[in-house]
Amino acid sequence: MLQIQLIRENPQFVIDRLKVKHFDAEGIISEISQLDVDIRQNKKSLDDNLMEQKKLSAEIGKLFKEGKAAEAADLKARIAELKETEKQLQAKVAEAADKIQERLFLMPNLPHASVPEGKTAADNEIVYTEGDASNFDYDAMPHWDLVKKYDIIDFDLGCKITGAGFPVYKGKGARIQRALIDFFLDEAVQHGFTEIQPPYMVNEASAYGTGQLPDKEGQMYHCEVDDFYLIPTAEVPITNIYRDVILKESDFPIKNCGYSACFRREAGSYGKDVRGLNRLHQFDKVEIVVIEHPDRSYETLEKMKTYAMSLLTKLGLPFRVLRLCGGDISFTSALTFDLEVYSKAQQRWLEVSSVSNFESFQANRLKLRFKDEATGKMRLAHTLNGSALALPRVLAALLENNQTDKGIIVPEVLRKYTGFDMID
RNA sequence: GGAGAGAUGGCCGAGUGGUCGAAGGCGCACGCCUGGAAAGUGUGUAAACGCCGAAAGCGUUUCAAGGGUUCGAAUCCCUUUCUCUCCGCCA
Repeated sequence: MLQIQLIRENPQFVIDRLKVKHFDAEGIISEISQLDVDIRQNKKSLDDNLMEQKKLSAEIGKLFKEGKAAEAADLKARIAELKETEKQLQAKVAEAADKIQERLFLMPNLPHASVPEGKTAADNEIVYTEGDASNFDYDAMPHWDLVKKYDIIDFDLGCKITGAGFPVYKGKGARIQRALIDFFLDEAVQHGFTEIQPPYMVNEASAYGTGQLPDKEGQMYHCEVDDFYLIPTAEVPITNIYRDVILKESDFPIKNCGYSACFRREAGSYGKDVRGLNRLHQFDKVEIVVIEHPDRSYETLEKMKTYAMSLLTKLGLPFRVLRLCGGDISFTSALTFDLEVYSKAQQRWLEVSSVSNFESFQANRLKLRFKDEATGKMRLAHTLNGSALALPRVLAALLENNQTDKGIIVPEVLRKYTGFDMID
């Protein structure tokens, strides 16, 4: 959520920046400005009204003590009048505040200056490419066939037990999955991240805190009896650790990581993109979440991106890094880098990580602040997060790219976790 | 799920209708004391919003949340949430 002060002080800047995200803010901002003026006027009147009431009350108190109860009657009558006006003012203020809130929720985060212009994924800027992204010169098998051949992931069985998008990992499939989780977590811990095991369900307040609610309600599984939501990413519980928290400057940076299963309804998605492991309702991911001082958040974003890249390098997978354009970047993000691995059998790039700086957008909703030592004032912290990494597509690329006549070669770095070097 | 107790500032803890934003303590910050430290001592110690160019200052709100009684509520009533204890169930 954007800060109202920013809109109040520099509306044109907000309008201009949001054009990059193809969001026309002009109308909404003029509404907010008008409501903002209203609310302040009414607030002032309300405050004055309340002050008057308090004064009169104090006088009544005095009179009662002096035993002059009769004289208090006049004052009571005046208070009754004030209360009438108060009611009206309260209603006006509350209504304006609600409307402002509604509108602020509709406004996306401002994109960083480096976000390229563009409308679709095709306009994303490729900032880095690594590894051999050429295709096999023979008929390579896509992973959905490979997993059947080696009997390591069973999609049909998942359908039987639950439904589409809930695969069952078996034998070496389950083991390599666990190996990837361990590898990602160990690497993160070595890089100074604190490992967190978060709850997989969150309450409504947490879902609001990180912005899943109110706008993305349909994307989460909702447990209605208890009003809990299954997390779509570990970002939600891990970031919400810091909801309503006031930090000291010396606390920065706060670096957490965590593995979780992730649950996404992905309502309305269909077609070839979702085949096999490409898109699931339940999948595994290791997430990194950083809370940082506003002055250093972009340095930190760079480090997080580099860190995520190092994982793909170690796994020996060809990949590229994209700087997302204004049209493709998420609602909440100011700057996002996507990491995509190349899947040689599918002959396409698959997104395995998204590393973003949300600046103060999430922190504003979370009320995550710190005391600025120089000024003594409260400021919003910056939040960042990234996948490091999401497993299914990494596994898909790994299976496809490492296939040989004799089996699938397990990357060197995973062997100490799997205990085998070949899936055959 | 049943029965009971409770929720106060960074923490502990007092406060059952009238200058209570809230005693006292701890912690923290700054000063004095000291060669330095400890001890001692003094002062200060929340946030949101608004008025003001800024600061100072002032005003309003906030004692789990929401509603009610009252001229006036941390204090009384109702609802909700959460925590604790005992019982039941249970990996």
